[in-house]
Formats: sequence, C-alpha cells, structure tokens
Amino acid sequence: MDKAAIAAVLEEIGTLLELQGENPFKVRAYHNGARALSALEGDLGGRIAANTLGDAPGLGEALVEKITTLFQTGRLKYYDDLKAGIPPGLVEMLGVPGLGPKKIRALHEQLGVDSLAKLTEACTADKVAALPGFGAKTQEKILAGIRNREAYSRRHLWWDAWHAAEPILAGLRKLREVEQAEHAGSLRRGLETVGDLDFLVAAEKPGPVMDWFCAQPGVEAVTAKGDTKASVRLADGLQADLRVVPVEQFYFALHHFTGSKDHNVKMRSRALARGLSLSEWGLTPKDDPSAGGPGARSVIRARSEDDIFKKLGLHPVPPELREGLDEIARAEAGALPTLLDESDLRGAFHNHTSASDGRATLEEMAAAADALGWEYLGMADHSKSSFQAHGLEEERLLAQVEKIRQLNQSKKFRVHVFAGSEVDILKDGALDFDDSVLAQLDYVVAAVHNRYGQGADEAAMTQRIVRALEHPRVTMLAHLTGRLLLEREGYLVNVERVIDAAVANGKMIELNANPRRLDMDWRHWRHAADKGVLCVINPDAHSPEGLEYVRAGVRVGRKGWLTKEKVFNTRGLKDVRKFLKRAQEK
DNA sequence: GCCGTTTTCGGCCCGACTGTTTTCAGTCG
Repeated sequence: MDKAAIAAVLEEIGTLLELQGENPFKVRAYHNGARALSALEGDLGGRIAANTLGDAPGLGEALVEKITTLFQTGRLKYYDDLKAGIPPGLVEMLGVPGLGPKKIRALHEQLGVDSLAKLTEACTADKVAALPGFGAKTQEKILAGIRNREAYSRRHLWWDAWHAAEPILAGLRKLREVEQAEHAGSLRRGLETVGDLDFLVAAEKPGPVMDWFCAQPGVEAVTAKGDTKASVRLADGLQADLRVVPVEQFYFALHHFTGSKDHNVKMRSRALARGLSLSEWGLTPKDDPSAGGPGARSVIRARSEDDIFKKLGLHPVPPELREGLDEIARAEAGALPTLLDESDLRGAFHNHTSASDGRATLEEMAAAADALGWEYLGMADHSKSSFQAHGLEEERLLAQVEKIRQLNQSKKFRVHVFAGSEVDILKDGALDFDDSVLAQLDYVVAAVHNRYGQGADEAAMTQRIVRALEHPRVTMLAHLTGRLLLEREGYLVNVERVIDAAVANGKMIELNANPRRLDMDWRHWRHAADKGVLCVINPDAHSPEGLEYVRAGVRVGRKGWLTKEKVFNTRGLKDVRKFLKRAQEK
C-alpha cells in the first residue's frame, strides 16, 4: 500500500473513532498522523527500513507500527475491526451540515438511524425533533442539509472563489463604517480549491456592515447572523462568512482566520512556551484572566501580521506558506524564501490559438500579451495526434512558425513571439513529430493527452514520460498528472522519478496555471526546486483572457516555496532567447 | 495517540453561534 492510501486509512480511522465517541485528542492524533504522512518527502519504504519514520512530528510509536503494517501487508486488523463495527451510513451522515459525531451517535443509538434514507424517514415522521437535545429547527436543518448536501459540500476552484470574493471585498472597503477589510482562509492561502469565503472587517459599529453583507444581491440565504458574525449562502452553494472585529484586534483575527488549523496550533503552542496566549483577540500573558476574550489586554499593538510573528521571534510567514508544515521552524531560523511575485513574470510558453483548440488568433493573443506588458509569448498549439483539439500536422505547424517569424519582423507588437508546439507524448514515450520538424521550433512542450489504458499503470506512465524527457528536443513537460480539479483524478505517475529525470536531462517542469489544473501540484514544488528542477509557469491559455491564469499559477508557485530564480519565465527576453538557443543546439 | 526549556503523566487552541436549554452542549472553523 502506498503513502497516499495509508494516509487515507489513518484519516478514516480518525473519523470512525470520532463516531465511536473516542477521546477527541486521540481522534486528532490520527488526523494529524495522516497529514504528517502525506507531507513526508521521499521514499516511505526507505524510511521504514531505516527505522526513521518516528522522527516525523505527529508519528509516534503506535502510528509507526500501523503504517508499517499497512505498507508491508496492505491490511490492518485494527482498521478492519473498527470498520466492521460502524455502519457506513454514519460516516455519510457526517457530511450533513449541523450533524457531528455526538448527534449522529444519539440518532443511531436512540432511533436506530444508520443511513441517510432512515434519517430522512425519521425526520419526516417527527421522531428526531422529540429526541433530547434536538428540536424542530434541528430536524428541519437536517432535512435541508440532506437535500442540498452535494451543493453545500462542494469545493470551488480558487479562481472562481477569488472572482466571487473580489466584488464583496471591494464593496466592504467602500462602506463608511469599515476601517479595514480582507479576505482570509484558504482563499488567501492560495489553496487550489476553496471550501468557503472568509471576510474579516475592522469596524467599531458592526451592525451596518453585517446588514450590508447579508443583503448582497448574490446572497441566496442567510444561514447565521449574530452581532459580529454572519454566514450566507451564495450561488453555486458557496458559503461566505463575515466577521467584524474592533480595529485593534484586526491583525490578530486576520492571522487567526488565515492560517490552517495546523499552523495556528503551532503558533499558539509557540506563544504558550513564551508565557503568552495567542488568540484572535490578541497576544496576552498566559495567566491574564482577560485572555481570549473581548477584554483581552494584548501585550503588543499589532499594526500588521508581521508584528505578531516578530513578537514570537519569527520572520514573517507569507499567507501561502501557513499550512502548518515546517514554515514556523524555518521562520525561526530566518530561512524563509523571498517568494516569487506576480510582477516577476515576463511572459509564458504554453498557449493556444484558433489553429488548434484556442478561441483567438495569433495576433489577438500577441495583442493581449502586449497589454499585460509581457516581453515574450510562446505559442504551443496541439500536435497532430490530438485530433480532438484540431492538432496541427507538420504542414500547418511549419506555416505557423513562418507566420510567427514574419510577425516578429513586422514589429507590429512589442512582445516577441516564440514558436513552439505542445507535442503529444505517444504511448511508448516517442514524440508526435520527427526531429527534423522539432528542430525548426524555438522550444517544445511535451504533454500526455491520452492514457491508452495506462491510467492505472504507474510504471508504464512514468516510463512514457521519462522517455520523453530524455528526448533532446523537449524543453519542458506540461501538466504532469493531467488532473482536472474537482472533475477527474490525474493518471498515476511516479512524481519522484519524473523529477529526477527532469533534473538529469536539464528539462523544465511546467506549473500549469489553468485554474482547473494547477499541475504539478504545489506540494511537490519545493522539493523539486531544491533538487534543481526549473519551473515554468504557463497559463495554458485558449483565449486572450486566459493569459491571466498565470496569477493563479503564481499563487500556487508561492505555496510551493518558489523564488523568482527558480521560475524560468521571470527571466528577461535576452536570457530566455539565449537559454532556448543553447538548448536547441545540444 | 502524541509529546516534553516546569511534565514520561496530563495536558492537548479556543471563541461564535445555534438551538436547546434555564446554564449549556454541539458544531464549526
């Protein structure tokens, strides 16, 4: 069993224990353990053999033993027994908003409810409202939750969430009562998908802000509204939360609602070790009775989040890095990178025109790149095997190359256009064009577009990609796994081996910035870049507007700890030309 | 179940909101 599968088992054990009413800290230990295992870099088998698995924080004796058993045998009796004792319907019930382990247990023990169907039945028969601790409103909420659970539990692409959040944030900032407003949560951290929107506002009078928020045109339902906190449901089931705090509390709250759970736990522990208590209210002496409440007397006045980090002896941690991995240890050592910024990009290489499956002409794309102030634009239409995308055969490709050369000579646009191709990697790892054709291009983006039944054969897919990377004409590898976020899993591929092959052959790996892809995943970038892989952030644009996807790519690159130096398309035109020329001469 | 610059035992982040309660439990983030 591999690392991801084992992590999933640990995660499930945690959930099952929770439903069993186990000690919540034990439950958390399993969830933490699952994350710790997922975050582990390198080869799991090697770690087990070297007996160093327990060195990872969060993995103690018991978890190491269970992970080892699962790794070696693929089975775990403890897990099987646990699973056998809990109806699968109870796990499903956790997905209903408002239902947690305690309520589910009560429903199961007192009404024999063990599935969503029986739960619906019990609600309809008014049996749920009669249970102690339940009532008519709870029963109604459960029914609504079951009806809408798919829409409500769905996550949303970062790009979509961003565009839903921007007008609300702009509107909040315009209100007279609002002194400061920000969004927080996974949106601010730049996670590839977002569960809900979090808005944070500093204002002395929350009332008008709350009212404005709940009355927004996009609001379909107000699900909660108190004095300082409100939740609403927007179109598409996207939930948005607003919190209003006093101005002196703003940066404490912003930090609190931005960090992942793990990051916050680590920050609080760090504060405690210094005799301080950190909460969204402020940073107070540990024994101060006002701590953690509205009267909190903070030991510092935070004028930025940086002030909070500074007080705890840390260099400021950018929001994208606050996932609770090792960013705090690195911040303590002053070893955080200066992350890449949107303004660092000078162009991009993987884009399409209407010659294949794009919606705009070469000239329209060049004009859009000019408008963005880019120095260069790489056109890489599909190759002939991608007939579903009207891939270009040799003749059309060479005609396009000629057209690009003429366009550059005409000086019609400021931007320099590079002639490339997104060349299919065929089933056996060969490329879709002969070397004589590839030699006439400025660069080659190699890409897998069909799985040929290799979707489930990791070794075959890995070999296919590695072989392509060994081809002297290939410049960069496109969308490593072919995943489509929230739609389709990527094919199985040994990322580690692909990274090694890229390093060995001096090939770039793309960070495909299309919001539906964001592939290679940010979780691999730090490690890959450390090994020497050069990143290229490509929008995979099929229209002029699509070029802007690079903004999503930069977010994800930042999450992957990438600096400007590690991203190829931050380089100026002169450097890029020289690099590509040298690569083609090899 | 994990962890240790007071601890190998006894902690483990903590507040808002809701709905159910007459003072709080459960859920959520």
